[in-house]
Amino acid sequence: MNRRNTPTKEAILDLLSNSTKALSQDAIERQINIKINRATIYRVLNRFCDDDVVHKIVAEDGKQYFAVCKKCENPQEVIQHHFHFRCLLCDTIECLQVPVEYSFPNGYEVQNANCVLSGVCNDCS
Amino acid sequence: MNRRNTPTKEAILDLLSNSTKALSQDAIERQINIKINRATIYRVLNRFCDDDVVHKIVAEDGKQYFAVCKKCENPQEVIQHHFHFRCLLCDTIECLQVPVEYSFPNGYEVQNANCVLSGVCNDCS
DNA sequence: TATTTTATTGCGAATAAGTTGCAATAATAC
DNA sequence: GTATTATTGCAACTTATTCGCAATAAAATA
Repeated sequence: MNRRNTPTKEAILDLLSNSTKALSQDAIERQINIKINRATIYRVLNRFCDDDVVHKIVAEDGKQYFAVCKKCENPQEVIQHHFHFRCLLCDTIECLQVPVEYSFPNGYEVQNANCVLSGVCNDCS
Repeated sequence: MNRRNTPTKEAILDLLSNSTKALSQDAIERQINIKINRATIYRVLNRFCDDDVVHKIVAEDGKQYFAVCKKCENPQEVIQHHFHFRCLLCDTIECLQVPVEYSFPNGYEVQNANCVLSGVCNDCS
């Protein structure tokens, strides 16, 4: 299962890298300047997730959003579990540099976090 | 839009109240001992949410889960934004009495929180 | 460079969760 | 007991995501 470089893959990664927001499949399809099939976009994104190039957030709307992993760009700032913010006005989702912190009862082994706060974002307030 | 008491409504609230887990529509349909239409279950649950009787959690699987609001039972312990835990082994979601805490940059107005941590729960570890 | 291998893509169809319109039913008010 | 209208069941619809399969095209190999 060696990965191959394709225009599709590059275009999607480029778009995500230059976006300040997490993007959904349909946002990517809308914003990208080449024609890519819906199923392909999902497959590319899921591969990115497998390779830890991007991470997936599921919002309250039940949709998947994708954003590049900052920790991959700069391994030193390991912001593994951070909050996401969903603005109800401009309907965007962004990664915040705010770590998710908690103290859990014993016996719980946390492997992943999907934390989305929603309200009005910086730009809209 | 005055609410009416129906067997359906009572049965669903009973089930949720006696469950230690948050339940999805299909879990409710499976666990309940009367036959209720899928659309009806959703409508009842959404009404409960409107009335702050239950709250909705959306997990990484994109599905909606519902749990009774503890704050409604006991208004003194206002656990408004708490963590939820999704066990990947027994595939359940539960409310934890752990508050979601964060310090956000100025300009963000948080209205709601949907925070689900996942891994292995107390029972399964 | 030509050929082979197989990862990737596009297409269409399938799946699954959730919602909606509408007519029938049944709580509640009168 | 009757009228009002919230609630329900049914079927159809929408939307997000996945899957099978054949065609395409990177990358490896000769």
